[in-house]
Amino acid sequence: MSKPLYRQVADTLRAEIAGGVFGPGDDLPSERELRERFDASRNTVRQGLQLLVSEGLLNSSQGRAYQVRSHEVFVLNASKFENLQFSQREDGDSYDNEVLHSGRQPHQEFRVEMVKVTQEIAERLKVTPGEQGVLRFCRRFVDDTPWSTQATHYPKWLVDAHPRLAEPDDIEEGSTRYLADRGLEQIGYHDELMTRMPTPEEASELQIGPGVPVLIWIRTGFSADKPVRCTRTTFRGDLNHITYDLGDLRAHATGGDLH
Amino acid sequence: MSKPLYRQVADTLRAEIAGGVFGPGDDLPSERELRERFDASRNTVRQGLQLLVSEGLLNSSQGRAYQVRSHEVFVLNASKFENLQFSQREDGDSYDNEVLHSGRQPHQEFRVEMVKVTQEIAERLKVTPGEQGVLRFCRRFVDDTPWSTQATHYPKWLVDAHPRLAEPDDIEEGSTRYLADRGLEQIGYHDELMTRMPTPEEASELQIGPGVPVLIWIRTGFSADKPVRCTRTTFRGDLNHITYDLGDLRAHATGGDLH
DNA sequence: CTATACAACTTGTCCCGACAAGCGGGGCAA
DNA sequence: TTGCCCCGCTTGTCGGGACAAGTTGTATAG
Repeated sequence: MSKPLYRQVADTLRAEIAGGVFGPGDDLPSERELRERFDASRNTVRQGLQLLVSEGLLNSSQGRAYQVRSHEVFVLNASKFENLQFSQREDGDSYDNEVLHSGRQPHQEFRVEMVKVTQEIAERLKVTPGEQGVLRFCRRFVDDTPWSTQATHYPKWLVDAHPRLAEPDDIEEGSTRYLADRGLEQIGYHDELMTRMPTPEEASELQIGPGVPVLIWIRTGFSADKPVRCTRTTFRGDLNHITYDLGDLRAHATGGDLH
Repeated sequence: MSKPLYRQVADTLRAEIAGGVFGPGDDLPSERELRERFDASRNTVRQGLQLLVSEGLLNSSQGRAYQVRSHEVFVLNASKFENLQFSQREDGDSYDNEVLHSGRQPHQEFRVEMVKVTQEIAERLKVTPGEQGVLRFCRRFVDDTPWSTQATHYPKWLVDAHPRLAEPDDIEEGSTRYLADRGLEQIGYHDELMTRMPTPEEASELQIGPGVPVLIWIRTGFSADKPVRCTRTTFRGDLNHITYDLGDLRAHATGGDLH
């Protein structure tokens, strides 16, 4: 009734990581050394290490020792929705600003396409699946490591009325303000949050290995009478938290990011 | 420059699952059959299957064939915070009601303890770490499968004033209302959302295997001048989504769960 | 001093074998 | 009919070996 050997290896190393024997960024002993220490075959040691990798505790890559992962988390406050297009250059506490404040270097890839909207998007925008729509896509980096991807879809009727949405340039004042200035204010949002392991495509886009889930945030923006956009953001789950402030919190300084 | 064999196995099977060759709940061919099909050793086939397990696509257990996982998702609307203690028997669209509406059978384990509050909780309740506090713990099931665990912490000063919080009984009217009736209305919430792979403890509490992340929801409730409780809910990420409605959505029927 | 090449490490991939442990069906016995 | 055991299937665990491929430091050649 004793635990499997590979599990003992994993449990021991996990405890040592938690106990600080190996800190974030440290190298673990090599497979050969662990093999001698636990008197196990290489396969068994690897099985134990693989378990820790899939728990998100370790990184591994060919030629280099196993490394203890270090988490550095950015917090996105989703209820400050005035400056939702958080990549823009406006002031206020946007996402970029938080990044810059920590001394890191953010940048982004940007792309605009005409696409047929998927089922997922169509039912949120209340249009028929397969209809044309505009996709404004953005992949964000911090110090050259991918952080999140964001895909905003606009329905065809909206793009026809406001064609600048389909142009491949970044919109200076932010697309939310662009629309608001033209009489299409978003008065409410419906947010959905979910998590799962990344698909292989997501894993390569965000450069995440096994053991790191993605956090998906789908925001549908509504005007007075209908949905006007749907933004789907895919975060690396190990690098991002999301917060909401509800009700009356004026009296409290909720600031001070944890961790 | 060809892909590793185990990866070809995984990619092929993943595509077949996505294409509907194997539907949710279906058994995959056995390792022996896959070994013949791909002309690979058992270890290689297992490595490919293991990858799909860690992506959350497959279940495996000793003695039974690999099974395609089926997702059935419950949605929790976190901005309807009047009936936050969503396990209570009140009417309105509580969590239980959604479960019951789908014809499933929910139940829960309940427990009350005096504990020393952890660092994590203490900084949210603005008390000193290690101070005594009351923990009201709840683990929820649907049809006997664990769904989530919830730990609500109350600071000592609050429990001293309202001792029923420390009693091991379920509070009939819900603890939120109990406090509100006694003049301690919660006027705002600060929510934090994050995801990661489960610790071994969480994995066993929620009966989740590799490839399923947890979704963690930490809600700090505020009275007019200070935090009064901190609730940390750990969801199985494959079974739960969280939604928020922000702004003015009266005109829109956001109902109709997706999926 | 610099650049290249090599050597000695690391992990990745793949094969083989063996036995343990769990599940389910068929057949036998009560 | 009902209950039990056994057999044949499944996956889980553990060992061995071999070579490929990536990384890093050192020694050498220019």
